[in-house]
Amino acid sequence: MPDAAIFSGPIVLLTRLSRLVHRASTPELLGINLKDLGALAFLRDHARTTQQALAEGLCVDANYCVLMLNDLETAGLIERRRDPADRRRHLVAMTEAGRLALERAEHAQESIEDEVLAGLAPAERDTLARLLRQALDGAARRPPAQDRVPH
Amino acid sequence: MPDAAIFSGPIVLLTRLSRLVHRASTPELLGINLKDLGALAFLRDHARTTQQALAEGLCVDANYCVLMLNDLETAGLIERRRDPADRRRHLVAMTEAGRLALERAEHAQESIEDEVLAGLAPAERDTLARLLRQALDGAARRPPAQDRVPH
DNA sequence: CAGATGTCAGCCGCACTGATATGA
DNA sequence: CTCATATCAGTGGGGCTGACATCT
Repeated sequence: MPDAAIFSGPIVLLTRLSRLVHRASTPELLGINLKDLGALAFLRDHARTTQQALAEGLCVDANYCVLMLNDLETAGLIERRRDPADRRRHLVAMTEAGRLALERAEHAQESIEDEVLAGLAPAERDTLARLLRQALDGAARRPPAQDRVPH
Repeated sequence: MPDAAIFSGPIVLLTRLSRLVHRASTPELLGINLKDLGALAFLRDHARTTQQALAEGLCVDANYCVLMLNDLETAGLIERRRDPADRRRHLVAMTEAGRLALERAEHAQESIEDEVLAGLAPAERDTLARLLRQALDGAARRPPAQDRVPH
């Protein structure tokens, strides 16, 4: 039990809690990886996104996003279709299997939430989610390595 | 701009925001790694902890904690001293250099906070920090791979 | 002896950089 | 030609497992 005041700000605390979440979220429990759960959840909420929009929405590198989608497509959970309007683009969509996997994963995730957020009452969890959502919406979504002025 | 409702729960949102934080927190900005910042911040708030308590407090693997401390000790930011009461233990303490590095890193971190939490007003950031702290205090801090009942 | 604490080697999968292909 | 989009190889370091040493 901590007997000293904790002065750390939200960033440090967020990092710590994120570690707990990451450790508790095993594929054995969820059926899929945590990152895949995040991707599928985004796809449910934003149908027919391009890969770029997906990468930005998930806050991951665009190149890494390709690798994630490769795995998800191999597993049959998503599909990539060429955008007829702009044939450079791929439109990403969940498959029915993806919807099922997401549903099961989110159900399993509830127990993880109870474990990791045991200290928060339901109303507080809602507040937490609202604040996180608000932060994500308002964040300066600068790409990983902004082109810097060369010296 | 998202035109669809977002149903994702706090865990998924936390993971996303954590990615933003991780990407924005470069050693170039902070002077040290983000994980080292977290470790030093914990040491400031909990003086004379053992490595085990540190690992648990930081929500990292105990073995990995050793490697982190090796780097921090090589950099002269922390010290390990044998506990006279129990010579198996190491008591970890910040050095003066560690205190300085922490101070600078936390100052630099403020700009990152402004960037990542731009969508939140100061009072909301405080609420976020309070909720995160509360979650960390109340979390079922089960170690990474709890021994499971064999089938 | 068993149990606790810490150290280290080995390994794997995350996530970034850089180069390339294709289409607007 | 340029710019945007997506793909992939290579790489670096985060973080886990398992074996081991030391002390109680």
